[in-house]
Amino acid sequence: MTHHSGILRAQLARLTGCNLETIRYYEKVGLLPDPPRSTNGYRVYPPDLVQRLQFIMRARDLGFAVEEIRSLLSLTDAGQQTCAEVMARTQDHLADVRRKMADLQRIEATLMASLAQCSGDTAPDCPILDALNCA
Amino acid sequence: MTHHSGILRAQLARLTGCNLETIRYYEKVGLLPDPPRSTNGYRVYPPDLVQRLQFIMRARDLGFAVEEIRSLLSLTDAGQQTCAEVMARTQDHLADVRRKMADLQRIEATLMASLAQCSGDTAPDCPILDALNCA
DNA sequence: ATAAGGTCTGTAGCAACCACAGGCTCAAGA
DNA sequence: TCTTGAGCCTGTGGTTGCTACAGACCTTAT
Repeated sequence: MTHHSGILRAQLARLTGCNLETIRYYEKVGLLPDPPRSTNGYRVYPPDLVQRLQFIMRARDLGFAVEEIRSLLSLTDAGQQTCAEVMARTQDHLADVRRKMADLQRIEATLMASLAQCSGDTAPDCPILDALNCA
Repeated sequence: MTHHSGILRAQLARLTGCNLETIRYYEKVGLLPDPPRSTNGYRVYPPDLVQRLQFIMRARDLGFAVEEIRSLLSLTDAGQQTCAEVMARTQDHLADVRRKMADLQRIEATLMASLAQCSGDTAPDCPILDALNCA
């Protein structure tokens, strides 16, 4: 059966690298549309869903929440989005990423300073332990 | 009642900014010790738990899993490790911090590149969305 | 004909919380 | 003294973003 040039779920998963069950999950939460079914009930996706799923996966990889992605997709789906709206969301997200990076840099400095003070011998007292409590 | 210089759960929450119920959760998963109780059953925390809880919160905010934080805290709690053991685990955590930073830097670069292309006006076409669609 | 593999559904699990319900305790005001 | 309101207790269920079954179909090949 050719499914009229559509692809099945496992094929969509293979083409995108997405987990099989995750596709069903994205359908359930409305990121992917309910696909047409073949006579046996199998999902038959139009091939351009590969693009949409890859968009979703990239956005997730960049740390966008599902709700944020739904918002982005609704803009494109409706064809109503403005560049300013998308920019604002991206800037919010960028600020969050930078705050996390600054925190990590502070922790990195603390861990490095602790290591520099550490004798590395078999003494039971270690300056790292004190530093961790005040990091 | 003075609780013998201890603080109650809501006070600990207020002093740290931690959610009230989250404190109970951290106790359940072993990040915070089972505190002594007053005669009425209320948790009475020694004031130095503020430091410990703040450490936990910072580590969580930086993306450390609860299990990793338990490992960090066990260094201080056990008092049994040698300086060399502490050093080794600290180096592991430092490597983990640097990996997380690298991830965030990659994300930051992608978000910045997207924003740089974005006009920010009311145009219906947005290069950020194009980038996500074609990255 | 039967075995192997694909697909379907619902459900249950995971981390790391957050938010109740229903009940007890306690301090202060009328 | 009674009452009211706040605070604390426990257990349980919801959330997000998946992932992994179980059990029942369907399809294909041998």
